Amino acid sequence: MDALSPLTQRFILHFGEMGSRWGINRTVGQIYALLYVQSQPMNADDIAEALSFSRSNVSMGLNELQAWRLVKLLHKPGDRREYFEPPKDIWDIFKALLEERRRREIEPTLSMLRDALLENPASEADKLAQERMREMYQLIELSTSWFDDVQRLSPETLASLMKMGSRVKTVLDIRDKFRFGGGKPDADEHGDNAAASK
Amino acid sequence: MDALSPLTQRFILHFGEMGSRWGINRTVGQIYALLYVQSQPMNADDIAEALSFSRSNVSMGLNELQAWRLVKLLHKPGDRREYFEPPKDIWDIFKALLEERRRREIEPTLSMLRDALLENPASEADKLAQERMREMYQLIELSTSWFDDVQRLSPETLASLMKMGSRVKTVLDIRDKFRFGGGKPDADEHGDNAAASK
DNA sequence: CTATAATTTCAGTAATTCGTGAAAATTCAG
DNA sequence: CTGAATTTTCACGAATTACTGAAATTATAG
Repeated sequence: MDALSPLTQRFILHFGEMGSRWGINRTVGQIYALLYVQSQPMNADDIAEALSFSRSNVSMGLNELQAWRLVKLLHKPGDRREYFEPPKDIWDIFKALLEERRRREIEPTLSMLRDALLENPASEADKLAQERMREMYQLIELSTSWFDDVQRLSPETLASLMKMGSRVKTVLDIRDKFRFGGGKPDADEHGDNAAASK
Repeated sequence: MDALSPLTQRFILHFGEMGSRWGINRTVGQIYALLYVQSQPMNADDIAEALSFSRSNVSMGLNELQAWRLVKLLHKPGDRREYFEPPKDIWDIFKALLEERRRREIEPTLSMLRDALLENPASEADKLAQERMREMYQLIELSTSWFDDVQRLSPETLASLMKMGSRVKTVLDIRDKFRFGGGKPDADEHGDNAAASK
């Protein structure tokens, strides 16, 4: 296999570092960066050689990437080895990441909060604590429903959007008719600098 | 200091675990969960006792939380010790988190990608690699500008939104240039200035 | 300025996470 | 079936990260 160009190397090293800031470890980050940038399926031996990792380390890394649904497994005719590639469309990668983080981090937290909120507060302090937990629960629910909406956009929409360099604007569509009857709260409330936090 | 109720304990333990999935370590996660749920400022000794951490560990944890801008430092009259509290509004916590992750993770990545994209591709493979990097760059730019918009919403808007349990809808607002109208042949827009949206 | 309360630093150690090679398991061509 | 190719598992040492107590530093009351 060809040696990696300096350009590619820097990219890979960067994602190694970054990966370790996230839950993903350095090795896995580098493997994925390599797959991403090569834009052609690779097998485990290629990867091990390109990155100077042990074969078994690569195997474990690839399994983790599969658990994250970040790589697809495929075969070449007449070759018994397994080849891996990331989704072609980076938007799909992004979605897979969100989805998986949600499953692993958000859902357990929501479930814990739900349980806690069902409980009978044993004291005044518990009552307050539950109040705080409720706020958190609501915020998380809100933002995940946001992500759901984003996820539903078609890749093409997103792709053309990106190509055009369009600006994206988020708008609050408040279902309530009587509360703000006087006009739409169009999202342009810049710099109102509300130091009045509650 | 009062012993922690089981309710609070479970909350704290959960965020300890979760914290360690993120960059934040278990200790810091627990400290923050405690501060969040107590809804009253605490000093380092209180925290150390409540969580059975060493005083120095708490000190380091609080410093990290300050670096993340997740706690505010305050003093009580006639008391020399430092007290800490999280922002009252959980939306402010959320924003601080996004902002800081952006500063620590997104910005360095964008900067690395910008550098890589400026380079002269030394080979066909490098050309392809740059193409992939460009896609990534554009997706990151797109999503961060999204977050910028969200961040600009006033806390009240958000608060009422959450209270009402409203649906949030994202809308793509395509810049008013006609696709074929401009003088440019509709090429790369994200050159470099776009990142200046600090 | 001094005494002391409060906080931070840091070296050492404990705990955790990572990466490897050897061995086991699996797959499949013949 | 057999045996070679390929992948996975896993125990262990290496590397990293977390936590502590003691000492150093900083801040302030008197």
